[in-house]
Amino acid sequence: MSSVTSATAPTAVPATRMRSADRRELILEAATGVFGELGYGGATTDKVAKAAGVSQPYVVRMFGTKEQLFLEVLRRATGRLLAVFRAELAKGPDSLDAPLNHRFGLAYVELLRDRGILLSLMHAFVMGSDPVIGKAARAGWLEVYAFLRREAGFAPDEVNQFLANGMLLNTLVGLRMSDDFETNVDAAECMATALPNKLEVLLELGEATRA
Amino acid sequence: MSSVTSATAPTAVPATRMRSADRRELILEAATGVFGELGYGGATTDKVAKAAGVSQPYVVRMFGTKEQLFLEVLRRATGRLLAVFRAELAKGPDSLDAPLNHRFGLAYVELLRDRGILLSLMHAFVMGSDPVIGKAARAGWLEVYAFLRREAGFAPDEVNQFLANGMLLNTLVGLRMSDDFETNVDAAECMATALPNKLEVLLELGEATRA
DNA sequence: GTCTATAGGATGATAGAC
DNA sequence: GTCTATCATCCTATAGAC
Repeated sequence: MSSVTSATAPTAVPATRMRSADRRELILEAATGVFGELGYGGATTDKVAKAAGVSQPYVVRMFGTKEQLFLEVLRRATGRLLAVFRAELAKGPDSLDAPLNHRFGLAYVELLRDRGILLSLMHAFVMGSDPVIGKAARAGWLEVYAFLRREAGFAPDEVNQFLANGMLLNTLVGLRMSDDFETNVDAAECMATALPNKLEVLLELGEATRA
Repeated sequence: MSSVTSATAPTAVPATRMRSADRRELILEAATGVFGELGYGGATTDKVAKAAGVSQPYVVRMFGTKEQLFLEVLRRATGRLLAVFRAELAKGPDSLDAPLNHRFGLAYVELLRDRGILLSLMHAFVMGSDPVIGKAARAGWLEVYAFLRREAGFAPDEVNQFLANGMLLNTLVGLRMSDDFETNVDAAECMATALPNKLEVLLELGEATRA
């Protein structure tokens, strides 16, 4: 959420009066961080507002309700995820020395830099029983599934393997397991096994958080 | 949460006056369902109380704070999980025709009958940044990890594989993906792939919920 | 486009009766 | 051991000024 404070306006507009689309993105970014950290129930529109540097009623005014704000965050997160995968796919097809699932895995870990995105997704993924959010969460999941299956051409087993690994990574990030990395052998082994040659990125994230 | 209503007192004690330990377990069971469904932030002590059939102040009185109640739920859930694994382990060692990880997988899916347990765990797993709950969640995770690694004798890769699959299962359950099972080919394929020969159990769960 | 003020409704926790 | 009554806080959402 540190990335939110004192944001420079994308256009030459006075700080207090910004183009709607820009403020919108600014608030969505802040909301992603807040929802990711506190979950839907724990987050408040006021915390989002403070993180974005605007007033609480303005957040509500712009998105209607807290629920709709979360739905936007969810859509944006899914979009980002798919965009990263599509960008990777555009770099070239599957190959033996650089298999797609491995490339996607690295891209996925890169996405963890904005921890809020994947954590917001995770929170949504455990809310299946909510009639509105649950429905949207399933739709998002299936969108990713369809992409991997057809656009990327994964076989069912490959998708399954890939998603399982992804959920484990998300969980490790959600747990802030890197906090125990130096003090617990199991924590270290657990992370090292789950993140072969991607560990640096995650540890770096941990450092950034502590700083 | 249907299992909570009109619970028979384990001992011959008038319904309004129960032994403390029994009420405690009753409330913990109810709380597990509520926290699992709504998350920590979304759950309220009042909803827990209503699900357990007691008054809201009584819940607070018995557990001190909402946070401590959740910590108890978390401990209980971890305990249940480990108990199920230990019971399976006690049935015999690893063997070629019935490998331990497969037996554990089935036991895990059985545990999903009490969906609240794994969903409460999942909610805790995404709260790593909370100083109190996050710490407890990591401890629980590492307890399971240590069990698999040493008591069950899994290699690091095996643990990793097993946990990844477990997290995928939890996510599918959290999403209530079975709700889309009949109407979406991808949802069906996704679940069928993640749950080879365990699908019936999950669908049964879905039915039970809808009924 | 953005804010201040505030209504209206939960929610966590305490006090104290039975 | 369990409840009723209640306080103080917090939270979403609205109204309306600038």
